[in-house]
Amino acid sequence: MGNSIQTSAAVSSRSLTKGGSLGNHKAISKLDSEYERLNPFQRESIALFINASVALSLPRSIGEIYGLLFSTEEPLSLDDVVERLQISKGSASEGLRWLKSLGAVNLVYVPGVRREHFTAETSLRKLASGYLRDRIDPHLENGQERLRALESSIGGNGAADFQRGRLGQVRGWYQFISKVLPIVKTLAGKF
Amino acid sequence: MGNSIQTSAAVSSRSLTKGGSLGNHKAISKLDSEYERLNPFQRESIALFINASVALSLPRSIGEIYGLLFSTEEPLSLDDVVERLQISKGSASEGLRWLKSLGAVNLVYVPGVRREHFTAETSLRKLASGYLRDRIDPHLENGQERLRALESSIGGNGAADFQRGRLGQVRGWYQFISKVLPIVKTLAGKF
DNA sequence: CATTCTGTTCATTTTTTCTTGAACAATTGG
DNA sequence: CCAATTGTTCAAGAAAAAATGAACAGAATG
Repeated sequence: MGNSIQTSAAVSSRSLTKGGSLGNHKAISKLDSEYERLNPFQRESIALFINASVALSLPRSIGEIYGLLFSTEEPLSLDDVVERLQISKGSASEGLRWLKSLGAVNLVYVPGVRREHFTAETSLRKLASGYLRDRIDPHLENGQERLRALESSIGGNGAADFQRGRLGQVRGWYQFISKVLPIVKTLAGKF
Repeated sequence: MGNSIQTSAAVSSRSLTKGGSLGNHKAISKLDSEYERLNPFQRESIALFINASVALSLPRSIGEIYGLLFSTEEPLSLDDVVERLQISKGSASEGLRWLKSLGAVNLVYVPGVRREHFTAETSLRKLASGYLRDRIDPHLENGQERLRALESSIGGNGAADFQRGRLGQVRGWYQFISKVLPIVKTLAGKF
């Protein structure tokens, strides 16, 4: 293994054996050149969004890509991402696709340039609603089906009363969620 | 990144290497005996909580254990859990520990019995606040540190204005979270 | 104490998830 | 059309996460 996330200096884990001090620019080895490719703000941003990715149990590459775009003013192309983060084209493509589908990334036309370019979407409302739509709602729908299955599994035995009580509780939880999510979305619109 | 959810019948798919001693069954095939061990309500509950576990990116064994306790009226011991779910003692122990620390499980004294017994805690307030405390708050604290690091990484170059703007956005997001979480906790208390 | 009964720990194995990179498909421009 | 450029897909490999089970430690019992 040897990948670590914890220190704020560790940005791109891959083969950063040690000596990750910020601003050390004597830069001869390839490792150091990877380091030079990004400015301190970008490195910190990437670290921050990797942290967020972990918190949300997303692949770290998602956090890396979003963090890079977030901290970079100019629109970046897929190959820019590949170069600067030193990740594979496949990862970058998948990651960008995921971010696109969520709505966390904006396509930018750069006139006269064929290649697609991206910037980070920073509207909390869009980010939150995209996340909820893609990552939460499917599970909720699935849960509703299971809720029905649960209901019809209640037996005629002596435990039926207990089971009906439990069913009621689960129903309450779903109500709670369907009450809370809209509130979250609304509030997200105000930030 | 493909999400797939198991069918509601698939509760515990592990193959059974050793037969549990449990001599009170008519002992058909091992799979059938596993099936017999749980009533339909329990099986559906477990499926439902496995689904929830996946949604929250928790180990499925957590969902299995909680689902079993949730759907069973009597307090169960660790060995009961091991037997009924056909999981290892290690998993059951770790899973119960996790659920205990979250507050999702209650210790029940059964007088005259040495072994610990557990029931499911079903108060949404307790479940939600335990989850937030154990799984979310640590990341938030970590994020605050990173936020400070981000601030001090802003350079004196031409991008500083852009970077300050971004920093402000991230600050806003944290504000959002610190506003929303208490609301969620409060609402959870009403269900 | 020695013994039994419990629950925990952790090295190992198994399973799942993520990344890679090369082949492929699609699009543009010449 | 053809060649060059760009983006996607997916099998294979690498890494991370989870489950297993035997060894261990602690507590109650006799």
